[in-house]
Amino acid sequence: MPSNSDVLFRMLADPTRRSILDLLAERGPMTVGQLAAEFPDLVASGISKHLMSLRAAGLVSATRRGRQQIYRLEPRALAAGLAPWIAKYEQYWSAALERLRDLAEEDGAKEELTFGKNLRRKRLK
Amino acid sequence: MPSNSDVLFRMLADPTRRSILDLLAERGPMTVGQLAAEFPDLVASGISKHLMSLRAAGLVSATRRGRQQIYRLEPRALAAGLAPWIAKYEQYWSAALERLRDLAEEDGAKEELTFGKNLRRKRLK
DNA sequence: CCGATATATTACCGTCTGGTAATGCATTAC
DNA sequence: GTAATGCATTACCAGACGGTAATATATCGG
Repeated sequence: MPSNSDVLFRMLADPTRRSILDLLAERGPMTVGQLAAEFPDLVASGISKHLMSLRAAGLVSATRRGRQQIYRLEPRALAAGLAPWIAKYEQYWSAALERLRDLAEEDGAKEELTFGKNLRRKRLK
Repeated sequence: MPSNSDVLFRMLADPTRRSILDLLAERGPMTVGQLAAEFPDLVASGISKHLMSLRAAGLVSATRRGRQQIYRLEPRALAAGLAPWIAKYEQYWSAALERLRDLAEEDGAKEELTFGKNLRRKRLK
């Protein structure tokens, strides 16, 4: 019986699927065709399969419009699945997040760091 | 050419490897035998192989003492590898982390939440 | 030195996985 | 209606992966 975390991490294991999630996060909902266009090396049907498994994992959801299928990120699933794990390693993230904060402050941003609210990421490419 | 993130996420994809990291994080450095004892269903040599790949990925390091090999978590690698990715989804983590904060406050802990510093995890199993 | 212990290494195997190609099925355009 | 489009589904394949078993190597206890 694969646990909740298991499917989540297995989804994130594939770079193509991570890229798909990235695209949906950056650009908002996209059709299969739009997404497939971002992966010239892959066949469209492959992207469709990835989207199906992501949908099965609850990380994305889809709504039809005509013959297009519009996929969107399901952020709550991502956060809900990873947050406990992230919290477990809380003490170790702090160092890395401090460095992010420092980078932000070098840019003149003076906000107090509360992760998820004021954290700015700049010059991190 | 597998990117840095690729190896990291592939390491995290396997539940046994995640458990190993968890154990090292909770209990500190452990020998192969101690770790293997935590996985009754697996053969010790399998654990050794996992540790070798984790070591190759830089997530753990090892020092010999006699015939024992003591493995310890290499938290900087974990944090350095994941922090950029986590930051990318920053806005989505916030909601989940707020809920963690709420749980902590229900327990009477009044600390201000600054991720990585005061965040307490309780009753999260 | 000898046997036992601790880990690493190698060989090998079934299974899972990511990928393509081909086909099917709606839906839109003409 | 017919053709074309957009996506899903199926079948199939090569390679990677997790695991075991067997063997090797080094270290410790006596």
